[in-house]
Amino acid sequence: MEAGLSWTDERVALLRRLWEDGQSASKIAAQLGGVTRNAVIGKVHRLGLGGRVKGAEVDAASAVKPAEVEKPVAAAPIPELVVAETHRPAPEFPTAAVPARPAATEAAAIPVSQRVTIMDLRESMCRWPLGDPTTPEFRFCGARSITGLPYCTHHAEIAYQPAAERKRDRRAAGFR
DNA sequence: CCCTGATTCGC
DNA sequence: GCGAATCAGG
Repeated sequence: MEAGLSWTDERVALLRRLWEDGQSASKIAAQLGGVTRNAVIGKVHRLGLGGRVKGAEVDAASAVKPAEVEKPVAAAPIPELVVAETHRPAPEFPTAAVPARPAATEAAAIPVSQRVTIMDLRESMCRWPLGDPTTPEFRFCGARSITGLPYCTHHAEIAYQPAAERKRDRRAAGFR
């Protein structure tokens, strides 16, 4: 059921943000999903955006040369927003059906109150996905992430379950 | 050949 | 309004 996708307020807002951030049309299209870069560019123009003068490369020769050249300003404030990553390192996708864990532990550790949409997600925030990505209700954890990692302490523990458990399993299995 | 945005035009 | 096809530059 992915029929209802179109230029909703949210999608337009995201489009604006990414475009003004200097993201290319193809990148934006990939993040939005369900649209091609042509669609993105078309929309950008219809929105009156597109006024993104770079080096005045295209038809500068045959057109009027701008006296002032504006720089994209944003060096790299937002390094490749998420989305793609939410599907990558994902150990297990915590949709509505969350792994059966002690409710007490979950409730105490998950900072549910600060969930954010992709719009407000920043580099320093936990990218742990909450809910179904195909719905408008989709959110990210949003808690302060561990420096260098995409998740907060709690979700990092769930995401990266290294040697500890293996070791335990090996023992339990009577391994050597 | 890969990418970029810009424009046109049938729907 | 939308976006595929096309154009044109890097």
